[in-house]
Amino acid sequence: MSSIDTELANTIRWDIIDGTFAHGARLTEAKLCDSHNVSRTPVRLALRRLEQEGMIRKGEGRGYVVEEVTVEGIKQAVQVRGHLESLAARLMAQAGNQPQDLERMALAIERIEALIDQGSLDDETLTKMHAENFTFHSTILNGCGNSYVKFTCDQISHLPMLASGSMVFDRDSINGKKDIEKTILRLKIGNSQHRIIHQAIEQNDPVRAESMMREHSNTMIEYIEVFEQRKAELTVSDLVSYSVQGKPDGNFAK
Amino acid sequence: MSSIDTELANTIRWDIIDGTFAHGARLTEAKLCDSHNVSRTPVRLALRRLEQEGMIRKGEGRGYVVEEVTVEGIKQAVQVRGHLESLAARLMAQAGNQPQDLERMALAIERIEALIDQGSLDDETLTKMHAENFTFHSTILNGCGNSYVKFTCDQISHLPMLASGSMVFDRDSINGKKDIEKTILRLKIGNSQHRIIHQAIEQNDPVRAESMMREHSNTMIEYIEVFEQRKAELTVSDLVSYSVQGKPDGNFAK
DNA sequence: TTGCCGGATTTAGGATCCCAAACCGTGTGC
DNA sequence: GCACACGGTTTGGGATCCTAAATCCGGCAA
Repeated sequence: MSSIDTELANTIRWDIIDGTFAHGARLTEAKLCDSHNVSRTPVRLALRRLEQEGMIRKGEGRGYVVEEVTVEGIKQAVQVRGHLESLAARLMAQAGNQPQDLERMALAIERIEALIDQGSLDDETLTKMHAENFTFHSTILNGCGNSYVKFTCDQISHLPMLASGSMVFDRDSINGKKDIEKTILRLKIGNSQHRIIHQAIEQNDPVRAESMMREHSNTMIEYIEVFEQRKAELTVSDLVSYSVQGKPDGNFAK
Repeated sequence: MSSIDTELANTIRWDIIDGTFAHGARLTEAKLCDSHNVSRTPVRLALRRLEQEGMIRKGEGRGYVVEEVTVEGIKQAVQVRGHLESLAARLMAQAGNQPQDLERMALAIERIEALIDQGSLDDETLTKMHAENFTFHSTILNGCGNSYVKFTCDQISHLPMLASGSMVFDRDSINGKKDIEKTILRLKIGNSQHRIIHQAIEQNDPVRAESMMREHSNTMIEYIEVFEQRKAELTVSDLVSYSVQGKPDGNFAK
C-alpha cells in the first residue's frame, strides 16, 4: 500500500481514463477531500502529479480541468513510445553486445513462441505472454545505454496501453473462438519481428534494428485502427478492455 | 512571480545542476524549510516535482538523495530530444502543409541568416538568434500533429540545454575574437540544415526531413564533444556557461 | 432595465500541528 | 565482549487552520 496521495492520483487518473470525470470537468480540492475522505494535503499532491502527467491542467481561473483522453491521443503516445523504442534498438545494436541481455531477449522470444504454439489464448496465457513481452522490450530500453530513453518512456507510461510491453488483443474474437487463427497469426508475426530485432542487435546492425522496431511498434497503432474501423466511436475504455495490461502500477524491472 | 513551491523547485534544481547539492546529498524537508524560510508544504510540493523530473529520488530509508547530473547524461537527453524532433519533422512532412507554419519557419531562417551576416556575435545577437531558433524548432514540435511529441520533449526540458531551441556556443572563442570564423561557419551550416528541413517539409519528403533533423540534432552532441576534447573534466556548469539559454522558466509558445 | 460596485463565499497556497515509522544510541543480558 | 532490545530522536505523511485572491451575487444607481 502506497501513500494516500499516490493511491489518490491512481484513482483519479483512472476516473479520467474511463470517463467518470468527463473532459473539461472541474476538480476542486475540497470536493475531492470530501468524496475520498482525506485531507487537502494528499489531494494537492495528487493533483500536482496529475498536472505534471498532463492528465489535468490549471483552468482559467481557479481549479483544475481534466484533459481529454482520446483514442487519437493514445495512438499519438504509442507512436512516440515506439519511436523512442526504435532509438533504443538502434543504440543497443551500435553498442557492444551485452550477452546476458541478448540471452534474456532470446529466452523471452522462445517462451512467447511456446505460448503461441499452445493454441489457446486464455487469460493466463495472455498474462504470461505479456510478461515475456515486457521482458523483451524492457531489456532493450534498459540496455540501450541511454537511460533517458527509458526515463522518457516511463514519463508517458501512465496512459493506458503505454506501459512497457503492453499488448492489444481482439478479446471478442478470442472469447468467441472465431478468428482465433488470425489473432495467432498476428502474434506470430509480432514475435518474428522480435526475432529479427534480436538478430539485428546481435549482429550490430543498427539500421535494421531501428527499422524493424519501428515496424513492430506500428503494429499496435494499426491494430487500434482495425478496432476503429470495426466500431465507430471507439472509446478509450473499449481500448483498455482490449489490452492485457491492467491498471499499471508503475513497477518496472530494473 | 510564481508560487513558492515552483520557485523553490527551480532554486533546488539549479543548486543540483551547478553542483551546490552534490550527487548523493540527502535532502530533508526540515533542512530546506530552515534554509529557505518556508513551511513544509511548499517544500514537499517542490520535492515531489523534482522527483518526477528525475532530479532527485527517494533514498533507501528516509529522505531524498540528489541524482547526478553529468555531461554524459545531458548528451543522452539531447539525443532523446533530437530523436523526438526528427519524428516531428517526419510527421510534419507527411501531413498536409500548414502554410503559416512554413512561413514562420522561413522567416526564422532568414532572420538567423541576417544575424549571422552581421558578423558580430555579441550577447544581444545571440539572444535574438536563440529566439529565432526557438521559433523554428517549436513550430515543428507544435505543428507536427502529434501533441505528445512536444509534451514529451517538455518533460525533459528542465535540464540545461534541453529547452526548445537551446544553442551552444564557444564563448571563449567569441570573446577572444579568435576562431570566430569557425563559429560563424558552424552557424551557417546549422541554418542551411534548417533550410533543408524546411524544404523537405514543404515538398512533403518525410525521409529527408527526418534524416536532416537527425543530423541537425547531432550537431549539438558533437559540439559538446568538442568541448570535452578540449577540456577534460568538463562540468555541467561549464556547459551551462556555453549555452545561450539562461535558466529556463518553462515558458513555451503555444 | 441594465451596468457597475461592494461584500460574501469559494478556493487554493502556505503554516503549523500531530502522529507513526524509521533511525540512532545506549544499556543490559547472555 | 557481543548482540539484542528498548527508548529517544529524527523525519516524512496527513490533518487542520489561516490567509489572500478570485468568483459570485445582490443591491444600488443611472
